[in-house]
Amino acid sequence: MSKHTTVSYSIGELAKEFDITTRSIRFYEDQGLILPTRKGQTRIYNQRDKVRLKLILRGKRLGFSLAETGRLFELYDADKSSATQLKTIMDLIAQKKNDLNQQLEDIQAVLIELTGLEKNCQDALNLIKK
Amino acid sequence: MSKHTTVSYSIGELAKEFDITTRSIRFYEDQGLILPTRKGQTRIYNQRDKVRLKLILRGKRLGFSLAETGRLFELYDADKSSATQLKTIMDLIAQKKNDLNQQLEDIQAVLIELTGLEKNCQDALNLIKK
DNA sequence: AGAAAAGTTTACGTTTACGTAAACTTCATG
DNA sequence: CATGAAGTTTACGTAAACGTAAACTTTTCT
Repeated sequence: MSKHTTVSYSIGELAKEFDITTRSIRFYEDQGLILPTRKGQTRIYNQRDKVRLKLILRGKRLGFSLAETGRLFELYDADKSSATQLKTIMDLIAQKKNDLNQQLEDIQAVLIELTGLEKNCQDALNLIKK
Repeated sequence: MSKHTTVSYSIGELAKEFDITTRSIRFYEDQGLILPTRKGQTRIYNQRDKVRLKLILRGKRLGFSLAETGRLFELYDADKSSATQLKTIMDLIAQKKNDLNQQLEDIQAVLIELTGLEKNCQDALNLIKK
């Protein structure tokens, strides 16, 4: 059995590591996305909290709102004993996957355009320098 | 030579087609992203405006701010006569491509996770129903 | 111990991307 | 021609995601 060596972090450490402010981290907690334990007043973050922080930031890069990311967290933690519950969850997952596939297409389209523009610029540059 | 059949649209038509409000379209104009001509007071949109609208909305889906999308438009319209100008533009393009590739990775990561979770749910469902 | 560093709460400020409303003009049409 | 639909400007409101600051309490270092 793995012993899950319980690592812990201070708010400052996490802030530095992810290059965000402590204010932001506390804000995520306010929004219910992270639930650090306390040692007196001081917040103590564990591995799970750190992973969540990482997911929050990735979500942000994808344009997810904090509420959306929160819902995704709920999906992971959700009770998987009811069939109707499960169907609901799977519907949500399917929806998210749909959205993400649309985003994938969008990104690929923009990448293609930018590559075209880049080439265009390169050509213009070559003409000038010749 | 192609005659470029000059099509034009009203603000209402575009709003309906893209399923956004007229308020939004006027806002994009405020931000300098679209420049419809006027017939009296009334805004007249042409093909180029329509394309831009499409790009604006795609940008939004990707989490671009209007300002960012505006900068991309500038890249397309930019003066390509100065070599230093061109280099600056190409740097910006490279940067954007970098960001987008990061997003691509993020999306693929989330898609993989969601697919895993989906399977997980499907398994749980099968256990219940059997 | 005394000062600096790190953490805490509370609260107001800021930006982006519109929503909503008021008050008015223009245009089509029955 | 009036009336209803569509368009216009101006302006204030709003939600999300923090930033910034004040004022205080630990913790940590020397």
